[in-house]
Amino acid sequence: MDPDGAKGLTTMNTPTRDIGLVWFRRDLRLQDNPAWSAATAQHDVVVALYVIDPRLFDRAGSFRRQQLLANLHALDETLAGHGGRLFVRHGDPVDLVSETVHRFGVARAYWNADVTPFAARRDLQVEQGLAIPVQTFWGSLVHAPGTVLTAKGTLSRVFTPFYKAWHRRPWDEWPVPGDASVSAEVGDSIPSLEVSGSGPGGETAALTRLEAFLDRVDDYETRRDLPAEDGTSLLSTDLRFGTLSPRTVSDVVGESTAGRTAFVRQLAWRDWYAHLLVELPEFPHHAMREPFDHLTWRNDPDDIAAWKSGTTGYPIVDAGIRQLLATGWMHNRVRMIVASFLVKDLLVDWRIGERYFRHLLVDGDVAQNVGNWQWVAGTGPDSSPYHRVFNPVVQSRKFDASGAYLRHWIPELARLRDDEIHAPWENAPLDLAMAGVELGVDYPHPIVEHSQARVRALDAYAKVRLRPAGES
DNA sequence: TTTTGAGTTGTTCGA
DNA sequence: GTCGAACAACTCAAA
Repeated sequence: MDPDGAKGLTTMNTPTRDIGLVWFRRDLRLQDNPAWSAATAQHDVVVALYVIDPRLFDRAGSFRRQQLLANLHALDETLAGHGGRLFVRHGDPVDLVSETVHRFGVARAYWNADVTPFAARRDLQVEQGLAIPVQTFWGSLVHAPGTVLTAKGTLSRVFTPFYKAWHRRPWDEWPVPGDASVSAEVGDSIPSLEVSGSGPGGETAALTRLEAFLDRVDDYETRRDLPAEDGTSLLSTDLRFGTLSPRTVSDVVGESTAGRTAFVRQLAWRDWYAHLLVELPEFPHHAMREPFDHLTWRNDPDDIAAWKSGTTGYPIVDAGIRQLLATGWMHNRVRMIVASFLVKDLLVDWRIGERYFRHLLVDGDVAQNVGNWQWVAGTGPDSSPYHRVFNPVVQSRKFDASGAYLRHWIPELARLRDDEIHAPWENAPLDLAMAGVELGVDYPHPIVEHSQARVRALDAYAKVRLRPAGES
């Protein structure tokens, strides 16, 4: 049944006209998917496997769980268009991939690699448990980790040199898909979707979203910072689940205008953070610049609770958290403001905020989330000046001048005027009363005073900077 | 080896 | 209201 595999003697170069297995993970599409292309080109029949791993599934927030299920249902439908089905299992991939290989008599397995230390460890265990060859690709990134290098052959710790090298480098060829038939056997069922919670799943819906972005991308540079508008790509979740290939996105968008170039540059950032995580498995746990691990965080439990619940008294911060809690997503500009507020104004360890975001975000992705949090905290790659502390009121006035975003997420402040709503405490009690707001009753007093908190943060950061080497 | 130049996303102050 | 400079020193890449 499985003569080659059983002996583990199949050589990589022998075409195997039999059964191949594609283990889907974060590449929930058939188009522009190198693992899928390779398998369909090299085998007569392909089994499409997805393993729902409770270690990951149960830890994800409800929006990400629902989006995953929507994507799985959609992938199953897409496969049905090829006369097949998605073969789903629940449990530990180390057991279930091997079990699936035996059940179907698979000759070779294919998957797209992932950058997290957890995934790398898991995949190694899975591969070691298989008696057949495995072929992996980097189908979730434009360039594979380790291929975008400085003149000295290292991964740049500064973005711009990375970007130049990333941009210069031609894409490695991905395999061309073949015409294998798809196994129609079903395994465990895919849990059904809850009524609310997720956008339409699957690659067809994702391509529709990409098309819609093309109508907005030329204004990307200016509108991307306005949280009340759809100025960003809104594609982060599709890139997270691989319902879109970053290469497809890059190709379709192109670089014919400034807005398009600015957006493709963001894809380079995405690759950069992923490459950094491969090289630095400690990235999620420690400051990339070591001295900042010795920062004296306050980590005040009341502050943390207020931040997590959107009750800090700073409308732009609370609006962002409420958007996150209500939708599983937060506008990028607001993510920076909200993160800066936690780390700088409240002096809370960036890892606490990072974990919270990662849990709740529908697009939650270890490499991207950690990279961006370390950037905001000033502990990460690239040396942005440490005294750069976002002023939540200035940011709010600048990027949500009309208060439209604030009113949507904080309706209790909706009747305040455009110029009043960004800092309720600055208004006379009479003006507040006329807008139906009593501070401390309808909406909280600010939990810190920003200008004082800013000085406090600068002091804490300065102490670390001046710390003599070796002192603990 | 040494030197040079640059570095996503900001704020505040004073002219 | 607008504008430029200061914030402070460091790390990294590349010449």
